[in-house]
Amino acid sequence: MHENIPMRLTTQRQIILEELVKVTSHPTANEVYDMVRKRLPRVGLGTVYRNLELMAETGMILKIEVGGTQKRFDATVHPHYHVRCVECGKVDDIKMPVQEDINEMAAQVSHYQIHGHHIEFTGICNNCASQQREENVH
Amino acid sequence: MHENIPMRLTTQRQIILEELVKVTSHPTANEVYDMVRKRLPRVGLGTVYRNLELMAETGMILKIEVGGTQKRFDATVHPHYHVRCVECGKVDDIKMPVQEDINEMAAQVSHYQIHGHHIEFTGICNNCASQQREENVH
DNA sequence: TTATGTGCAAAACATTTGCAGGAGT
DNA sequence: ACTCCTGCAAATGTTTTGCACATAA
Repeated sequence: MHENIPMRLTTQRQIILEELVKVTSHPTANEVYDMVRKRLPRVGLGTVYRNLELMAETGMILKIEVGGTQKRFDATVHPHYHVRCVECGKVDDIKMPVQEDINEMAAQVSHYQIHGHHIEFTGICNNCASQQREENVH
Repeated sequence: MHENIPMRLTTQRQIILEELVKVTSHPTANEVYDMVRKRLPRVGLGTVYRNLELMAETGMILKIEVGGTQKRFDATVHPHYHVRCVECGKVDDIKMPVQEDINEMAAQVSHYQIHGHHIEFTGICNNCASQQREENVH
């Protein structure tokens, strides 16, 4: 599908990947930019966007396109699912077995070549749940 | 949770809903705007955004937050899944049974109050698949 | 050396918002 | 009448892009 264009190992790319591996959150491009900037103050936001996109294409990292306004990135590349807090937007991993069989089901009922799937759960995280409890105690 | 603020039945809202019911595609806000504008040329884009958001909150329509850059809207409100073509961005329904049980599984392995889930399949649609076949015949 | 990558800034998109005037109940 | 809603335009937020210079291979 894609030609194998060699990807140069630049300082920027190394640091972007290193910073992404460090965290278990699922940072947005802008959050990655902030992390990288602490070590490489003159890095450009465009560079971060370009490289996150590139690394996602080659499969080095995962691009998570879920609800909310921004895309998020994840150094954990093996297939897994996510929960998003509808209050604060935080995204966490859901450690449950990947439903291997549903791709076939989808292929049978659609006219698509199915590549894969992603499940996004929505709910309220611990933090936001306890804040709401406080608010209810007027 | 939400107060029951009565929602006025304005011409704009009627037409937005009518246009959305007409189509089986999953139009973006801008596409809805174009549809509505043919009948109501002076409608504002902000009005369309505001009302789609509002109608999604009250459950009249469904807001689909999937991959791609824009949110999409759907007059079919009962729970169902979607496929998105990674080439052209088209979104279609997947008519397969909703996995009722996985919310509980997710609740058990996370610290979230799980509200629901959505499955997005990715793949290549009919159109894009045949175009690719043509391109390979140099 | 030379194609690829970077920083910077501007452009392109997508969405939200403030406000004065308009319309539904 | 009295809110709530709308059109308009400006503001905001996110992502992409053009270009001259820098750098990895």
